[in-house]
Amino acid sequence: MEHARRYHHGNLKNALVAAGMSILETDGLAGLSLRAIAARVGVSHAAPRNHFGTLKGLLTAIAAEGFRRHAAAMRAGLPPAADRPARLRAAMLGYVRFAAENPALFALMFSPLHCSHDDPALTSAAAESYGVLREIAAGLDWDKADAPDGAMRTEWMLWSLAHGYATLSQAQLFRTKAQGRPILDITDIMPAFPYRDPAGETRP
Amino acid sequence: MEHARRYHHGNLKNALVAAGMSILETDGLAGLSLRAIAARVGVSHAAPRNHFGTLKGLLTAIAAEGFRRHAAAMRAGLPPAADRPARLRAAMLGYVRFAAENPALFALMFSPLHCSHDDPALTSAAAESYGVLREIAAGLDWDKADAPDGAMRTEWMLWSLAHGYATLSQAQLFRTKAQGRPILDITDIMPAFPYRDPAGETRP
DNA sequence: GCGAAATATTGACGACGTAAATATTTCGGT
DNA sequence: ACCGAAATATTTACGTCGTCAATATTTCGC
Repeated sequence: MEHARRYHHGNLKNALVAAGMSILETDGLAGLSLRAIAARVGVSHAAPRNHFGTLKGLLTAIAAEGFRRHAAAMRAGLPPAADRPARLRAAMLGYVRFAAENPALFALMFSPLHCSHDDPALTSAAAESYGVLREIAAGLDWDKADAPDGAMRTEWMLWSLAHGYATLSQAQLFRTKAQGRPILDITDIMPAFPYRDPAGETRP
Repeated sequence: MEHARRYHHGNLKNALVAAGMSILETDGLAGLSLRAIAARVGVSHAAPRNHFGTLKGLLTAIAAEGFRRHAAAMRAGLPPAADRPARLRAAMLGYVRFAAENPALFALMFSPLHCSHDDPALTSAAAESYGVLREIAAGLDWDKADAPDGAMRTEWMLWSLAHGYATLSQAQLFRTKAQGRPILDITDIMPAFPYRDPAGETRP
């Protein structure tokens, strides 16, 4: 099962996604061309067509893998379920850290120009990522928790806050860093959320 | 001063930006090629080079104009200065509405792939836009207002919330609309902010 | 008016995504 | 064990793209 110099690669689909990830890290989104990805795998520039159709199809697959890693990064390092405020902070930090450490991949994931946001594989991977915040936010008590669609409001508030911060802190449009580090942390702009336990009581 | 069929256009710089805006509305970001923009103005594909250098330079100029319109859209329709909570809601709604009504332009403005985020003209236009929220958020009282960098925390919180919501509600990654309209409004995920007047007292 | 500077055109180049035609390998059925 | 169909990969070609150098035209200071 030598993987060198065979006419049929054997695992080209996964290899192309992996090569794309590698190029994203070194050359950024701009370097992610069909021909460059194929070349890195050592295959002709038309080979990806059989597995992904067009470039957009390949980029969509890369983005889907990105969402899986995003969800995994948020789950990694979560404190025990007992300390729910700490879990929320950790998840939000995980969201932002992933974006900071994988800027090109993060940009790809949310770029409808590069990947198809109606692809089932992509949306389900994204839902996995969204689900992490959703679980952790359950029972969060704040201004709008008792309003209609309270849970959805809470999820959207956190999701928007994390995503907006992650995006804007990458843009160099505003003075966002000092001494190479962000001036503010995501936890610096998170309101203090009390949690409501299943019985309905509120505790600080 | 006929503008037809002259070798020298006379106002090419502005005309190219305007043509780019027009193409953005009809064909989206993908249609924004140097040749397409030049063709719409009726000029050769190499003409923009004298005014903008590269395509990225032209896109940067378009993005800068986008930020100016963004700031203007936020200021338009602001209620009188007396009602500060209403002003905040209106500004946030303006932010989101602009993104919803100009999705391609909004994407361009925040895409470091397409425009140069370190261009002085672009950053100053962006600062104008950021300044609107900054002014309106002044004196806002919330969890972190008394912490170090309290004002900056407040601005970043609002900015992140608006930007995250605007971006995510455009992505079709999640079920974000019903009957063609967003399920939630930006005001549905804004915490209730009391304001603190200059004297330091807090009022609801 | 005249020459320099600004502005616009033409043509060429390499890189790109896509497609059609072709070549090679794999695999199920016998 | 073999044979044809299906899967997989290559080659070649085409049109579009951004950039650049060479050239043409216009504007403007003097």
